[in-house]
Amino acid sequence: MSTPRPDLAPGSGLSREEMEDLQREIASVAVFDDEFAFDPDALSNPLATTASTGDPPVVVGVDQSFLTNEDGDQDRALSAVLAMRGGEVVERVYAVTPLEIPYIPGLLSFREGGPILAALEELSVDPDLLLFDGSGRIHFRQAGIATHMGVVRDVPSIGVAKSLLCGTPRADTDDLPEGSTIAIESNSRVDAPDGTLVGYAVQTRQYDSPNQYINPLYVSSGHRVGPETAAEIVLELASSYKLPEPVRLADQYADEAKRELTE
DNA sequence: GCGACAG
DNA sequence: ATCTTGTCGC
Repeated sequence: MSTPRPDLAPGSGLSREEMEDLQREIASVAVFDDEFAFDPDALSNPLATTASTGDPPVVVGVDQSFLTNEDGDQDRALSAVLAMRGGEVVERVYAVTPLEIPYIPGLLSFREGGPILAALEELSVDPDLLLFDGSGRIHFRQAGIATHMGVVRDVPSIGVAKSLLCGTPRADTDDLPEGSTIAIESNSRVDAPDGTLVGYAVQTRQYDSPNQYINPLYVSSGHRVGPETAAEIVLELASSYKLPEPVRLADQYADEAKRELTE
């Protein structure tokens, strides 16, 4: 049985090497297998129940937008979290915090993790599952933002990225049929034995006939969710649009909240 | 040195 | 991520 690890939260004054060491530690305690009590096939079912509360499980989508300074510099991150239960939005909150470091591939959680944890603190409902815009195990040190946040809070989490950070698809991922998945395995850029299954390319939506293609999503385990289950959950939650509904709506809310503060 | 690089 | 209206195609 695992436990929250606030001691592994992204710090601000860390050197690059210290951040990478922390990621290796996070990966070592992360659980890349199913370890949760709800029914993954009924996340949008109003009648589903969770072992703990008796209500449908709470799925939370997380996304960020950025606020610019009077000089034109991005100086603050706005993290929006949106909670759904039984297919309905039950709560949405956001937090704004100063940006500490620039965007560096592989170190995303040290830029956006602080504001995300702050926003999650504002939530009154208890999340059963966290969905992130970004990678989980598909990461150089197997500790993308979904893994980092999932481990710190000890909540099951999934990474949903729109492009591939590292790893190699086991087959062509062009023009996949809707509902299909292609395994992503580790390559030399991933700190894992070559060929390790780290995630799936997931085609949630696709056009029927024309010469127009939709790219797949790259789904990976964050914490306490296995790769196959993660792919299944994303397919189930993305019945109307490419992105799973909690993430799509959090994305929308992050922009909406930004306008309120800007205009 | 060269290439790769979530948001 | 972000700057952003109209517009091509089903």
